[in-house]
Amino acid sequence: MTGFYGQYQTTLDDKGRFALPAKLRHVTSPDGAPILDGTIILNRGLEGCLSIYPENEWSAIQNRLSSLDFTNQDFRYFSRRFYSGVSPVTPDKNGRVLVPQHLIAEADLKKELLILGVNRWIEVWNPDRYNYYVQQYRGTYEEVAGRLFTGKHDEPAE
Amino acid sequence: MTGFYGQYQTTLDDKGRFALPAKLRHVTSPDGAPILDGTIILNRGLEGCLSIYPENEWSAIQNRLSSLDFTNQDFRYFSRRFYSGVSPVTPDKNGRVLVPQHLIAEADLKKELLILGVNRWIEVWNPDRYNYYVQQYRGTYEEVAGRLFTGKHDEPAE
DNA sequence: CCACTTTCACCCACGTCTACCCAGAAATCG
DNA sequence: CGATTTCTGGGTAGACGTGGGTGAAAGTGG
Repeated sequence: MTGFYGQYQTTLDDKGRFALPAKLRHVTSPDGAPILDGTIILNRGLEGCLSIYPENEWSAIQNRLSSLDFTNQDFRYFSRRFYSGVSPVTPDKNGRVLVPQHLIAEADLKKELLILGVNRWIEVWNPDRYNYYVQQYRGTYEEVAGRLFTGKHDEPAE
Repeated sequence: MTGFYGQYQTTLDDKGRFALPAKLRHVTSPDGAPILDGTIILNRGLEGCLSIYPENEWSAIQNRLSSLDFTNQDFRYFSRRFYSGVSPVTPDKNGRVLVPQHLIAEADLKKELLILGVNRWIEVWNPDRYNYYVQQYRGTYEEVAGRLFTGKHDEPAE
């Protein structure tokens, strides 16, 4: 069983670092090697969070993007926003990573952080922002599950 | 005959642990091996309970999810809520599992717990919440049975 | 091109928490 | 009624999270 799971709270210190929860650091790929060893990719995420990908997942996303067409203006917009947020980081001896100041600002991170394991990647949230996201989302957890699994998914909200 | 059945009450101790009832621990797959041996998957369930899957059942769910795509906003919402609730646990020597604090809070678990065997999985409820769920559900047990087996099921409540 | 300032990577140290283990109490079964 | 299993409480060693200090490197201004 592999992938990132669970929900953790931790703190951002004065230097802009936070500790990746040990449970996430110890997640291994099927062959038993720790996934988060070495360099990982920190990036601006969707809905106002930060996302963290292991390096191989990052390559997969990059491949997907590179197949798109630069004459498309949505592609250019997305690329600008996407790549400019990228920050490769290596955890220190205590498993902490340093978050660039502009990402702290964009994700509105304060001292208290909420870390989510979301299978292939990890997300970092301002807890208030996450609660608001959950609370205002169209439909409850049960309803969304229903939409997803009955195939009636992803109509625009309005 | 295999699968999880029955209803049990147990207690959550000060450390956030509870004992899986022995009757459930001893349920075996058709080949005679105990299903709950080793790692089991504790997760946020629907309608405000916690759910417990054996590992193979969990893989089946994950496979179903993996066909979906992160560009779908319902998928992102569901993934966040779903995976963040997951906690793989291994029962200790005495058959107890530790419940993460945020799941205790979300399921509103107090000292008294209600454990339900629901065939492929197990559920953990705050007894009051379960009683309320049963009592407020649209239609009685008999009516729901009728709807289900005549095919007129899952219309919205109103 | 040099000197000063700031930033960051690396390391150490300490308080807290938790995974693991042991043991006694209660319940169940023959 | 005795033996065995199940349940519950608690102690302890080691892991984990957090704060901070220091030297090297990068950035800035003269």
